[in-house]
Amino acid sequence: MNDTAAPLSASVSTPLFAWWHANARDLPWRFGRTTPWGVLVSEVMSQQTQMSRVVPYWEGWMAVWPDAASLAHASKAEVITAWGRLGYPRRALRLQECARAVADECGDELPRDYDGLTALPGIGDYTASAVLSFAFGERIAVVDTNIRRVLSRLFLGVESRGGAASPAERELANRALPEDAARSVTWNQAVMELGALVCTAKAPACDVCPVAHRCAFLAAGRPGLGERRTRPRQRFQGTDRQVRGIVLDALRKLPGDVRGGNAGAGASLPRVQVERLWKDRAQLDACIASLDEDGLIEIQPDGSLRLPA
DNA sequence: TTCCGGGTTA
DNA sequence: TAACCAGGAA
Repeated sequence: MNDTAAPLSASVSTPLFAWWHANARDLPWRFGRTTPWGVLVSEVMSQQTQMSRVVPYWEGWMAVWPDAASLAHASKAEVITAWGRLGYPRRALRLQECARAVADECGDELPRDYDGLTALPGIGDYTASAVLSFAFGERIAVVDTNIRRVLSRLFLGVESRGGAASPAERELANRALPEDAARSVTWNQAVMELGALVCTAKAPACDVCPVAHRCAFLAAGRPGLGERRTRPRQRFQGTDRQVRGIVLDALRKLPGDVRGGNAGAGASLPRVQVERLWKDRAQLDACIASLDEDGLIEIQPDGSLRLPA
């Protein structure tokens, strides 16, 4: 390890930072306008989800539950309903489990260290790194799909592969990270933003890229651009994921809790109506069972379904 | 490795 | 049509 070697970012940080300051999207959780908890909520909502879809959900969510303590006291039904059609609703339950852990065990303040963050439900390597960098200003390499793609193209001249991040990709991210903590935060954000807006997966806009003149991928003739980098996905139509979504959406649309003597218990969907949601009875019942196992629904003794209290 | 939503884009 | 998306967990 050569301590005197300049990080890889040195050759491109000036034009990249200028681009960032001129083109960064004005997202509501950026530029110090929210709390670390608000940053965490934005990161969880953004997992496998485009930012443009996240913004309205984040604003509504934070207006109702601005901190971990308030979210900890919500009912599951409220949380699942507020998650709406963002997708992967297990993220909503994990976020609330996380809120309860933070409120009960951490004095309603997020841990400021990697191990403490990754120990929380729903927080893995990416989200922990992002919170440390973006909310706390710590110097840590963030490795997400955008950063993997940009660093691989820019410095190695090849496409990154699908699947989990490799140790080599983490090493590259660490070698690229500026030494100065404040600059490392800008670097993470700028590289990620470049990947989202310019250096996109299918159609990178190299003609407007601020670091095109230093890009190994462009110099090499953009090898492999457009080739399939991930394993063929299962089709969505007819999958368990679609069926689960249909069932959950039906429960979300039920009349809300009347706040009577049955606290937290909303209306339920009768079995007869449940069976109309999907033709394949076996698949429907399997999906209902898996939703129940995930804690996303409750199965009543009479076979009707409802969102959990 | 596979499962977990649902919307957008080329 | 199908890849892709600020991933996490088993």
